[in-house]
Amino acid sequence: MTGAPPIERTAGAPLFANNKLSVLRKHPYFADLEPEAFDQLCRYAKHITLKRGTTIFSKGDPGTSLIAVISGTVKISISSPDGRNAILNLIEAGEIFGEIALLDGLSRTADATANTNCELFVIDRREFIPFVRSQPTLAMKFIELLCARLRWTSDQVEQVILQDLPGRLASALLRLSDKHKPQGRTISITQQEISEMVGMTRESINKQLRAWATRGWVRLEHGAIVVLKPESLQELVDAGADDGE
Amino acid sequence: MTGAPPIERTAGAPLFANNKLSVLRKHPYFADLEPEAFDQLCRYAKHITLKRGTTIFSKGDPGTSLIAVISGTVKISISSPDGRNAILNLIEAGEIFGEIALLDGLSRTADATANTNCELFVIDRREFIPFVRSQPTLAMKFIELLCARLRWTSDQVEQVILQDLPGRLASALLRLSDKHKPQGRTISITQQEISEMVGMTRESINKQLRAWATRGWVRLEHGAIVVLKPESLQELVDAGADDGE
DNA sequence: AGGCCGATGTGAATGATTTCACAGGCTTTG
DNA sequence: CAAAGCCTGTGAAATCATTCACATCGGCCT
Repeated sequence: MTGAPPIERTAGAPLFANNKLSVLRKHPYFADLEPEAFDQLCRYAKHITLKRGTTIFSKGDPGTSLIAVISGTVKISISSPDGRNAILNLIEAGEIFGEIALLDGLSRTADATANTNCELFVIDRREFIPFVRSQPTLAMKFIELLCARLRWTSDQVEQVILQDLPGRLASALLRLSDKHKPQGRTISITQQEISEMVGMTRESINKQLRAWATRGWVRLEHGAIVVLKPESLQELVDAGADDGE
Repeated sequence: MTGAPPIERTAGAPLFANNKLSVLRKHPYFADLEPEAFDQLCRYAKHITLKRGTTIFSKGDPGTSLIAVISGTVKISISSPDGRNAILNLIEAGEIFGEIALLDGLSRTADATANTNCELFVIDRREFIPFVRSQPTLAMKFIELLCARLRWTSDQVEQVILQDLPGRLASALLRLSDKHKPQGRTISITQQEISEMVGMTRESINKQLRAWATRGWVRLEHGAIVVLKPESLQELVDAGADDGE
């Protein structure tokens, strides 16, 4: 953890009773874990809150913790020496991140910053690993989590290498609207952020979005994008390079 | 498995005695596994040999097996509808692949084809998962493997999004020469293959390599590349966009 | 040896994205 | 409410990589 001032802290005793934890409990990764195991897990946790923009950790830091998001969203990104930077993932309430460094004990592979004000639970590595070893169910859960991450990341590689701008943008929108399904088809994200997820400039993204907006495929709002015709976007992705004209 | 004719097969009895397996035994993933666990693992395996070019599985296939390479190399790749294709990884003797679909039971995320004539061990999912559950050491091994894959893949995303052609090529060369360290600094790979790993055209790759060759940073051979000045390439990667002129 | 085929090497033209330079528009905050 | 700051929208010029069209080279097979 770098430059992450713990503002609030709940140590020790009645963690498992904390209703904040219900957000986690509901999440697929923890849902079918035995209650005792879950409680045990919470004993290793400390609770912190962060203001938007705070750095949680940086690429290369020794990674000794797993972090669960209780509220807010966390941005996982990387940046190059010449100022460009790329968003790898946005972690939302109920999800966890930082598991790679926790599990293999090596350094962090990316930067994490609070993208909004956040409440987090931080679980330390020290006693965690032996615990995972002793809980086959938990270990299998982590295996599933890692597999899911790998699928997400491979997908990203695939999109970035194989697709052109329209294709990449389309599949990014589809993936995001998929993730936010419960909120309808509105994706709360700035064009700047999307551009960094897709690896193209904001200007290019804007022009493409605008073109789709005139065609009625999407609606642009301030700080949000509404996907109106996912089918059309999907076609674009499937068809390969082709603007859909 | 699609279109993978099992030419040879060793079922049942004396697998653990098979000296073919020593290739696997030596590999980090299996090295410190208890001998009994390793033998057990081998009982689930069948042995096959394939000719160069054979498809092992395709993206989207139901994935029910983990595959270990005894000899030869396997290409993990994806392709887009319009004919472009990208190489995600080259799996060599002693390594394993296909673990994602094995572990989460979902479909394959990429295509696998025999890049040379190959001998493989195929381990089926059916009885494998309960086995992993019962072997915490093995589970932890898989967690480590998945973490390593995730680091590799994230790295790829990072390179592709943040670096320009020279930077991407340089880091690909460094990663490859790292992997092949024992063989010296010679990387056996065609320029076509590298271009597909990096996501740029063969021509562009060729021109860049040639430029570096005149500077003495690399030497080009037929079907191989020798890295002469890894430091210079590394600088290029660290410095961000800049041809190193 | 002759012939093929896959791997390399190159230049010129084309095309897609980025850069750069602004102009409004919303929102937040003192 | 006014200013500041992030978000959005847009055009023209510049840049980088692709495409296309060949020529060469090296091995391998017969």
